[in-house]
Amino acid sequence: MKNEVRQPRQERSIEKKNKIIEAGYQLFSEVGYYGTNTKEIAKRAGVSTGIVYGYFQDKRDILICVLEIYINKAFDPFFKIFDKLTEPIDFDTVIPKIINQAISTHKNNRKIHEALHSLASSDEAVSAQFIALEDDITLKIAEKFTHLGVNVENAVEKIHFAMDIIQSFSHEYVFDKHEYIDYIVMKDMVIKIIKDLFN
Amino acid sequence: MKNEVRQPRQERSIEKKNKIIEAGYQLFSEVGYYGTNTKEIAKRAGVSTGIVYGYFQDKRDILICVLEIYINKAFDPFFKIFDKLTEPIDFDTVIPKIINQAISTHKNNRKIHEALHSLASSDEAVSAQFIALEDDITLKIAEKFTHLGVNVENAVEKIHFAMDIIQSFSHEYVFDKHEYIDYIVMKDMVIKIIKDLFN
Amino acid sequence: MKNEVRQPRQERSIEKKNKIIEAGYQLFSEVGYYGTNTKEIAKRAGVSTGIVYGYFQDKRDILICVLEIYINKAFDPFFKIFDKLTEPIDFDTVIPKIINQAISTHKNNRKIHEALHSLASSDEAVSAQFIALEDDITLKIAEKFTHLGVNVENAVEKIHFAMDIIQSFSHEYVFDKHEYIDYIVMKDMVIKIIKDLFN
Amino acid sequence: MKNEVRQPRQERSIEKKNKIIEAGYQLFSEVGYYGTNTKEIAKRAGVSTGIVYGYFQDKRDILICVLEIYINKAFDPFFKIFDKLTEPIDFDTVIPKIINQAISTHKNNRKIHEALHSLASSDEAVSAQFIALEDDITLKIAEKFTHLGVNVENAVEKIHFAMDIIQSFSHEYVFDKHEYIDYIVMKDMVIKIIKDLFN
DNA sequence: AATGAATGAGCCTTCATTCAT
DNA sequence: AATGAATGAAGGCTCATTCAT
Repeated sequence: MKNEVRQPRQERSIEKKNKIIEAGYQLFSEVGYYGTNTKEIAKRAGVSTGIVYGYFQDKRDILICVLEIYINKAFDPFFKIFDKLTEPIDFDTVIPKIINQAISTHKNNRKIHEALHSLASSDEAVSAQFIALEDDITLKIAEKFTHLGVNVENAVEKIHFAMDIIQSFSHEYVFDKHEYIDYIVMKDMVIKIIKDLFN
Repeated sequence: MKNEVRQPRQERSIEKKNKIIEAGYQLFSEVGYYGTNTKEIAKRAGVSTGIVYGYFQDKRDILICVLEIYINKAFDPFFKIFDKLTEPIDFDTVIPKIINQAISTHKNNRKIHEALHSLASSDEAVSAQFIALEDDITLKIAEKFTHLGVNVENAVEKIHFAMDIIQSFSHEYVFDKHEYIDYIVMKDMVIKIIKDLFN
Repeated sequence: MKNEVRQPRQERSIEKKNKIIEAGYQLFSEVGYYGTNTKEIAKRAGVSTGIVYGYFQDKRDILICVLEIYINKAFDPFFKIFDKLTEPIDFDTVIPKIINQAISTHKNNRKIHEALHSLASSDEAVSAQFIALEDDITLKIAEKFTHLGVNVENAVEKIHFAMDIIQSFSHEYVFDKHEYIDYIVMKDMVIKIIKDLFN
Repeated sequence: MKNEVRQPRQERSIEKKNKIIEAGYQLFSEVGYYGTNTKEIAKRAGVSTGIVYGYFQDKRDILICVLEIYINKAFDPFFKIFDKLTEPIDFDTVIPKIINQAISTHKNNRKIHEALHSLASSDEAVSAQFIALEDDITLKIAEKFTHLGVNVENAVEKIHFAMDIIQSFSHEYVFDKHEYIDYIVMKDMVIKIIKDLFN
């Protein structure tokens, strides 16, 4: 008899569930998934150990929820930018804007991003969510392009690729590991390449 | 009185150490670091649990060795390509070559690559090795450029960035997750961008 | 993030903690500290292995608690005797009384006494407790003397020495190993010597 | 088929056996019996792990030998003193001499003494050796008394008791734990008591 | 709905002892 | 006689999950 997980409807319950997610978010960020134990999550959430299993199937289930929250929180700014796009798209303005947003998102979510990504490899559901996110972004922009009458050959590939580059660069930029790199120069490089892609 | 780890000199011992590394390699690939236990490693290596600790300080130490072996094995083809470069560099040929190599490397090391990367976030030593590898590659190519009289502005940034792009693309290509993407087109895009970078 | 040890307040919890201590007491007595394993302690206490670590930091922590209980239990009769002392102290009565108590204490705590003492040499905290106990006894009696107006030169040294002798003798008496010794005679010897000490 | 332990006859073998005993002696002194492992003993003795089991049945067997050596080494000075006793016994001189010897023996063998004693409780053979030693000493002195025509009532008890006191005192004196005790005073006390015993 | 005590399988590691050479 | 690699049982401890209240 599989334990069914409570679907909290009352406000207080939802609040409690969110507290657990928040605690999970913090701890996964701080010490990773395997460095976190449920007792600690409960403690930080200010709830009992037992009740955690009232709201979540198991520890991994918390992770999945954290991931969802994280994705919403982290990628909302991008969707906001996309939504505001109007014809004609001013690539000179919007590309740096996106890159800057990507950098600050990376900065703000540095640890949790790593923790989640590190699980993507071993956990199908986690990686699926990341993939779905990429799909979402790519297709949303492509749609926008169509809608705004922007006509680019191989639009989907270009959009997706641009996204990859930005991600890759932001990651580097934030973790800033290589001292022999001038990241200002690199950033300009990224901007130029993406602009060229859409002209 | 820290237990010293045997430094195997005799062939049979080295062989046994390699067997353990190989077993670790396989298991880490299959079920990840945290999904693997030492008893299983020993079993698959065909040795006793105890002797594992004769060759390695602890479980993590096995990981570090697996990582080293992996890096050598996986990146050797690239260094071979770089070594063979002669003046004048024929970018039209060499870039596709490198990309193809990157793709096949990703294919061959798919699982372990992910397992190791997933630890990079939580383990300083692991991430340090990856960083060192990137440094190594970037600087080796930069050197080569100087040596061959190739004169590119911001060479280091470009090389590093090219590497990032290739990595990012190969990852996508192999995991091949997005059905709406035409990866042939995308590949040509990558090639073109990198070529433009160095002209 | 050190695991905190539960501070049991509820009766049932305290009972359980005591059961573990009792089990530890028994096992340490029977097979010594190193001959005892935590699983066995749990089993004898009728609890799970895990919960032992809910009440105690580690195996050694159980020992420390056992020691404390033991000390209280074993030495309480002596403190009772000291408390009842009134002026003028009737050494003829009280000294045999103390010696008899020492003998019966040794008898009752024979094995655990040895087990604990055997750890005193390797464990600072254990030996510290024994030392503190001796201090406590010596000083308490000295105080009593002052309070009762007993005037003895070098009181502290004499008290302490008397304690040593009694301990030494009781140990012998109980373990009763030497057949060529007439312990009745020896006991009278001890009594006489101590009496002489305080006259 | 019980492994028979080699009875080394050749000098080199005896030497090697002694080296192992010496190494055991040192390590048991430093970190106790349970803190010592056979590999370390072998290493410090400069021999292989395996050969230890050529000379000794098991780890405990090493302990027994160490104990024997220790006893011989530590108690020889006392036997020398006893042997030199001539009629009439000058108690005023010999008692302080013995006490001083006891103190210095305690000082020199401090750690190993504790390590060995700590095992006496859990190991029959070890405790038997200590008992035998006490028997030996007591009876030897008693014999000497008879031989020298010293006539003391309850000689055996007195001798044994004197030995106990001296042991107890020396132990205290060396470990010197209680700051409120004047050990010079205490020492004189011990001397006086023992002298009185034999007059 | 909530608590937190309790469970017990499982993990990493050690080490006395054996064995192939 | 000697080596030291190898064995594998056993131990201390953790932690996801369950359960009595």
